[in-house]
Amino acid sequence: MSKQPKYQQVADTLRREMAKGTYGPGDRLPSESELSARFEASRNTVRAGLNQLVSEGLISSSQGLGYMVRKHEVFELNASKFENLSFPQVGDAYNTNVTDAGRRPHQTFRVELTAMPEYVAKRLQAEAGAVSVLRFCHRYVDDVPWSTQATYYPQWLMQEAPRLTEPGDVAEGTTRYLAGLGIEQIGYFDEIATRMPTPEEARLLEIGAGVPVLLWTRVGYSASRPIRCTRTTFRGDLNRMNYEIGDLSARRENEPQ
Amino acid sequence: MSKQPKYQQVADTLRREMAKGTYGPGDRLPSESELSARFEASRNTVRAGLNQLVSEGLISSSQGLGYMVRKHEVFELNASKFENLSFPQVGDAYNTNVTDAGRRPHQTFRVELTAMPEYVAKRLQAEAGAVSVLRFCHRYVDDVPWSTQATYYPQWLMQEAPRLTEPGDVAEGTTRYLAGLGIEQIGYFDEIATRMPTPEEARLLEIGAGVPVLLWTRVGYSASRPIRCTRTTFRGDLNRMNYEIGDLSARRENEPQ
DNA sequence: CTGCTCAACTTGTTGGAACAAGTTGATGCT
DNA sequence: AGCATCAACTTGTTCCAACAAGTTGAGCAG
Repeated sequence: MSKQPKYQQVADTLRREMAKGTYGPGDRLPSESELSARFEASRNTVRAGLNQLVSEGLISSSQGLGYMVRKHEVFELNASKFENLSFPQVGDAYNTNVTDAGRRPHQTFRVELTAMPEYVAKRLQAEAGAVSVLRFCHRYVDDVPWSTQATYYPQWLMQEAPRLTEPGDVAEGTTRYLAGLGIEQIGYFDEIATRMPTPEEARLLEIGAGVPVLLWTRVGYSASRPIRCTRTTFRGDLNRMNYEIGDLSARRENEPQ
Repeated sequence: MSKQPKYQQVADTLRREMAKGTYGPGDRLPSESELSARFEASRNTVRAGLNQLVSEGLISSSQGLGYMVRKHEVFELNASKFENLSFPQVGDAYNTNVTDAGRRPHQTFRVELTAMPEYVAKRLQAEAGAVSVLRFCHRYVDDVPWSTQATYYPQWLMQEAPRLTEPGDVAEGTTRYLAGLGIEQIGYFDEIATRMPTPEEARLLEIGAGVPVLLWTRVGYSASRPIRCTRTTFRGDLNRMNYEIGDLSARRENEPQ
């Protein structure tokens, strides 16, 4: 009859019910003891099933409150538009993006001088451990942690662009500030990866088990050399990245919304 | 002294040891009973700690064999080069990409007529449930499941490009075949997202708990309308996507390898 | 009515036990 | 040698029990 383990059946049944709408986003699931009675299984077995749904990112749990069906409204980031090469935007690209979507941005800043991690050094064509300017920020949308971003600038840039080391935001945006000094980024190389968060990342982004992070690494180049390396860590459940390639006039004509 | 739960300490300690190299990729961890003795904890507690590492994607387990430290050699896919707009490659883009990396590609094909899922219909500017040609393939690299890919073509294309409905591969590649018929894709819109796999995906890609999938949706456009919608599901631990934007001559001059 | 306490929920943590099932290597038979 | 068997490992599944800790609402004291 049923070759599958019982905790698996619990997970499958609940997953199906969530897909069908019996339990919608934000709803509370029955408690462990109720499920235990319903499935004629011990509390441990039910917990194993619920745990599986947690690692799939479908539900979350909190002590005293029970299990909730996760809701995920995704935020789309058009990476090929994010910093327009020909017409650098006024102000910070992130603020513009979020405000345009009708949501409230908020960010905290930190600047420090630090040795480059190996992967940054490789991308900035520098020695591993070379000194760099690190601008770190933690971003929120509607007070929900959204992403952390670390941008590394090579040491030679400190002389030409001293304001990079100033604490706090550069009002007109760092890209535009650098362009004003004749240091223009004319090309980007983007890498996108995904993995489960480290405990540190899980803490900063306030994500529980079962939600992967999206890693976006962008290296900006001038005509002769790399200018900066930005590593952004997104909550994978809340973000999606878009790229436009080639001629998309056919899309824009019929664009929804 | 130790406010953290014991299973957390087990996970943290083992994670630190893996980072330090005490246990390297491919190594076998001590058995549950050994760890139980070492940490003076019950088997249940040790299992809870190991489970956390599994959901982080750091280790995997198999019955009878024990726990192994996962190794991840990532495969990079340059999405802005993958199908060159100006010079369509001869043959299949995937085969070329994998062979160039010195690895052995293998794929299984399936073609069917089917109703479009909602998200495809929206992107192809068609009615939800409209008939479409679905070309589905399951791809392997060195016999390891790599990705599944589903490409939907709108119904109007069936008249102009009958070979799309033929079972089996189109030798010169579908993009090139369509271009030969005067149906040229001059623009792409890419969306990239991540989430935990559904049980179905976990089965097809042979990934256990703790490995997210990378979802790549590409819509190809002609001058007047969308031509196809391709949804690729990658194993997140083995794949990374790259995009090149703007002028990267400075990168190519100093490119490693 | 306000505010506090507390009982009654919830999940979190940890221990114990037993059997099922997959893997491997030693043992012994052909 | 080759092969089958089996004992001794491994993790997987399932139960039981107890207490810790977070949350909420009822009810009581002021």
